[in-house]
Amino acid sequence: MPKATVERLPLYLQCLQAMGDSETTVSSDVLANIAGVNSANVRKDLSYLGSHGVRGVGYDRLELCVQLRRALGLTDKWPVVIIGVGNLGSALANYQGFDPSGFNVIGLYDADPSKIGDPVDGHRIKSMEELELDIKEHDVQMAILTTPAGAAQEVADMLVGAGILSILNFAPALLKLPDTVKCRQVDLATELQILSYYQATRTA
Amino acid sequence: MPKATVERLPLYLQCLQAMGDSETTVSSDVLANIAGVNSANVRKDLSYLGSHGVRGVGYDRLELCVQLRRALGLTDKWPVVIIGVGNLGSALANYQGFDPSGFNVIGLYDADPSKIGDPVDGHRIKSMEELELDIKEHDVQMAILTTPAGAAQEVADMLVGAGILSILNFAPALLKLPDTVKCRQVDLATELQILSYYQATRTA
DNA sequence: GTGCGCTTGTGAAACGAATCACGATGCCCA
DNA sequence: TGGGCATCGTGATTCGTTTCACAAGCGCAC
Ligand SMILES: NC(=O)c1ccc[n+]([C@@H]2O[C@H](COP(=O)([O-])OP(=O)(O)OC[C@H]3O[C@@H](n4cnc5c(N)ncnc54)[C@H](O)[C@@H]3O)[C@@H](O)[C@H]2O)c1
Ligand SMILES: NC(=O)c1ccc[n+]([C@@H]2O[C@H](COP(=O)([O-])OP(=O)(O)OC[C@H]3O[C@@H](n4cnc5c(N)ncnc54)[C@H](O)[C@@H]3O)[C@@H](O)[C@H]2O)c1
Repeated sequence: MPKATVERLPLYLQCLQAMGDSETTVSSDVLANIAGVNSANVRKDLSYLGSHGVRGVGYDRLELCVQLRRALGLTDKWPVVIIGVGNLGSALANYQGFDPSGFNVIGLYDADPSKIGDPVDGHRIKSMEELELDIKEHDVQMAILTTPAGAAQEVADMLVGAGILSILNFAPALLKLPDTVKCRQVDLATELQILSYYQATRTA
Repeated sequence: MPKATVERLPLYLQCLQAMGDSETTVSSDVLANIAGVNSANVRKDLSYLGSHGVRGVGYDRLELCVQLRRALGLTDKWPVVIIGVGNLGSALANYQGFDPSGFNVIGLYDADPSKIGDPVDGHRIKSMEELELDIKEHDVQMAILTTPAGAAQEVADMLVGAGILSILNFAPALLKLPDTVKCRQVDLATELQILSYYQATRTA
């Protein structure tokens, strides 16, 4: 499946979930308008799911949700760990959107001894030693990294060693990882700077 | 300048800043390796800056930083506002990475009357009425949106009315905006779901 | 100075993705 | 039962981006 398609599937899922239960069926045209893409693009994307739209009618909304979830590997909840429980890490820990999206935060970890044991959203912050054990015990494959940039590589190496295969990295640091490990970077500064470019060229 | 290039410029800037002051010059090859892209791609990107690499030597690191900053419109600090000071909004407010990246948080705003006046990182949370005034007074063009998804559209409309032209939206909601307004979406669930796809197809 | 090695800048080619355009097909209603 | 309408699925096309490949240029060493 093309990379570009994969990156749109969550968008479609979000759109379908956001529209009321009133609609039992959606056309590619309607979905395209909501999602802000071209309708032929939607149809081509959905065709990769081996989906079964009905000509003249559209797609069955609920069935499509199921297919999207299956394609995205969201049939079971993925256990995830959060490393670095500072400002951002605690915000994520408190976030209520994980479960409905298909994820389950099983633990929060920090290197700062003074934080260990502190309660955050029903969890207690654990040590980095426990992290390694928990990953192996629960067969965790996904990690969210919210340590300072300086510690990110070191922590990432440890995560990879422990068996993590997917990392969502919020630290503004480029991780060197084996290519068996998939990483996505979320960078606030980058996003703002891109906006800044368009803002600046607009007035120029 | 191609969209794809614009989205890489902040990356180059980050790489150049991260490498020590020891290197006075960088070749496209070195930068490409650090940034994880093809070196021809780097050269083509930088050529849009009207840049002046020196054949046989490379690019002057500091000069290149200056050029990147200028291209991105980062010569002055942009004033930005944060709307919705909950878990995520407060984390962002406490973030120390804005200033070095070229941005200046001038105010935090929330609709919840019980929060107004609360101190967060040297600011006091202000009301939505003040938001509109502040935007006009300080000629603010960029806003960070961290309200619940349900309130996002309504708040966005208000921001647009007040003169905001760029929105960084953390709420999992697709905003309908006039095409004079640029928006970038940061969606945690989407990112995790993309990782989930690759995780799932790996084992399948 | 002359030559050699390194690195840029860029046309050309390859690739991937978005869009177009339309035949095929199922549904609904007369 | 058949005709019209809406919509899908998809080949063909266009577009944007990445990569290749190499001539041109600069600096340094001798
Ligand atoms: N706060 C934000 O809004 C924001 C926004 C964008 C990016 N970021 C990035 O996210 C990361 C976290 O930001 P923050 O504001 O939460 O910082 P923070 O300093 O509040 O939190 C970092 C946490 O990581 C822990 N830590 C440090 N070294 C560690 C290690 N080796 N192993 C495990 N834990 C370790 C610290 O004890 C601390 O609790 C930073 O890289 C920052 O640049 C933050
Ligand atoms: N917390 C996270 O880690 C996280 C991660 C990803 C996405 N998000 C998204 O970011 C947004 C904020 O998340 P959060 O966890 O901080 O939520 P939160 O409930 O803690 O904070 C939301 C804040 O917005 C304020 N608010 C509500 N309606 C408003 C309005 N009309 N105008 C102005 N302010 C208003 C609330 O008073 C509250 O302070 C949500 O959309 C959430 O889905 C959060």
